[in-house]
Amino acid sequence: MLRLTKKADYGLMALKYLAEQASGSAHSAKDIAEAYHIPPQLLAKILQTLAKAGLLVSHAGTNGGYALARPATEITAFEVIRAIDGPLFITSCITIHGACDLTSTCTIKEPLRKVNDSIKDLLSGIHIADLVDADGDQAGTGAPVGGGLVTIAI
Amino acid sequence: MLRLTKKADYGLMALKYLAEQASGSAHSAKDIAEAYHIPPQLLAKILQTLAKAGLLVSHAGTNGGYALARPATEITAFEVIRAIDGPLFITSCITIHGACDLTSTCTIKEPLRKVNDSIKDLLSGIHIADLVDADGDQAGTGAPVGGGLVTIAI
DNA sequence: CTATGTAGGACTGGAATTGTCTGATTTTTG
DNA sequence: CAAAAATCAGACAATTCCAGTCCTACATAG
Repeated sequence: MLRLTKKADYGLMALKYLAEQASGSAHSAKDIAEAYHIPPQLLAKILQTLAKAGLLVSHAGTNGGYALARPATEITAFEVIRAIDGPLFITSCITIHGACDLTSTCTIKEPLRKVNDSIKDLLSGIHIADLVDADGDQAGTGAPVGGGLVTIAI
Repeated sequence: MLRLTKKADYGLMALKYLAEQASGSAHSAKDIAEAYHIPPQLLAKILQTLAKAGLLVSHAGTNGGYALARPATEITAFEVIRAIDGPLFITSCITIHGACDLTSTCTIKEPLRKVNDSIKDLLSGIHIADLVDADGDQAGTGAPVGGGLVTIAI
């Protein structure tokens, strides 16, 4: 199904949220979770992960929270996904150790590795700032809530 | 983790196998499974799925089996993956119905939809015949079994 | 008629994802 | 100083999904 985990989804949404807000101020996990109706404790863990990965800076204590560690134009979707979901492997043949049950018999490793790289490049070309812009586009279509659903027929 | 299922992996390997063999003859699921050390019954189901999707033609009975329904140059990796794993959605936000729990709040649908399309294009540009060629490349490197492992450090 | 195959459904075990709970630590504020 | 508001961290439960197996029915060549 080649899909992102919900965590990665949530992470991207949170980063986008932070990118839209006034840059300096910190926003708590709770605030962001409420804005998007995400389980607060789950988002908290995700933000912790992103902070540990250096994409966010955290500040504990009252009025604390998270803020982008870098400008939104310099954080890529790939970094976010990698931080949350771990290394990106399109096939189970290709693991971090390079091990493969079918080492001698699996013959599609190499071609799929190229696809893997291509997807990586694709995601590396998308920045948090791009998500913010795209949102503006969507609003510009004037599609009403509930009618603006995205349906993909592949 | 953005990965293909093993089934899709197996499916691609099987199609590659069929592409390498003499075009006319049919090969049974069992034969292919043995060649790659894949669980035979699992591969059987995968091949059935591919046959139903029109990518393979099947022939029951003794000396029956499967053969490519089209030339290997005209079957794309995308078709195979789609047939096996179903529609390709990068996010859980984007479903076949367009429904999304976070309809009004999820704001990253549209940008990710473009990524989705890009990946689709990417996979659509890869044909079974390309896999066969790539195998030749790999063999050409002369890397010994066990040393030719593919390790990706992202 | 029998061996060899495909067709297709049901089912199980295990792994991964998702979400929850609890406690500790940091920092601001009154 | 004490309380409140946060992050930090680990363990844990629930659920979903994938991988693989089993069983039966049907088709065809010899």
